[in-house]
Amino acid sequence: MELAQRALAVYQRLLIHYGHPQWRKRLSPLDELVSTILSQNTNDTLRDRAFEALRRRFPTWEAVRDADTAEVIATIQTAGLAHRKGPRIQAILRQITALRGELNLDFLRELPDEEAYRWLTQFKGVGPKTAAIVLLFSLDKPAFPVDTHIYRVTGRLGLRAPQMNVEQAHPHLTALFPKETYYAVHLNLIRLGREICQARTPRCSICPLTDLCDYYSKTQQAHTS
DNA sequence: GCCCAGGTGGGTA
DNA sequence: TACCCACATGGG
Repeated sequence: MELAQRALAVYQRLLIHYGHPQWRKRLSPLDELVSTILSQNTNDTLRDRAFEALRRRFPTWEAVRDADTAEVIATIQTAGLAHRKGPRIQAILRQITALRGELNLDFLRELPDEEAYRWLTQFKGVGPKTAAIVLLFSLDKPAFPVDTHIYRVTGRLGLRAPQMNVEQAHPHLTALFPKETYYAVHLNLIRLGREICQARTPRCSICPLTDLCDYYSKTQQAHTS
């Protein structure tokens, strides 16, 4: 099967199995950026806990920017990696202020997609995944965030070459899926990765996509024996 | 107590 | 430039 056809088949089969994902609660681009940085290398529960703690402790992003760094770190501690995330968030808030004169990222909506992506990834702590999340979920821009679930699952489904690394997978998958499918594919692939296609405990017996899965076909003997 | 989740950037070959 | 690893927490 041609790659683009395969991608479309995955999209459609996920829709049949999971349906159209609910739209996530919309955040402002700046809220989404901070929230996504907090989410790096942790789960949604811990991210939300840290984000709410930050909002409770500081009335505005200006207050976070100007706060004592130790206090910011202590506030977001539950998210993990707080000694990195805290200073990086503050540095980003300071840089945005310096570049824009205010703490507001709504202007990114008016930039060409590529330019908005480059603008976000100029900051230390904002990689391809974080930038793509802000673009897709807050700015309605066509970006395809590749997290470890998506990286793993797309490998197994033969949607990318096995040796392709995450940096390469990002533009590859972005080009592979039609823009209008990004939102649903992203959320449904993550759901598949979380619920079924785990790295160490693949539950292939209940996976709805085993007929498209390279991993399954390679290990079928092990699965059926 | 141990295993696991899960992005980014800096260091090293 | 391509890999390897530090970074830290909390839930099961």
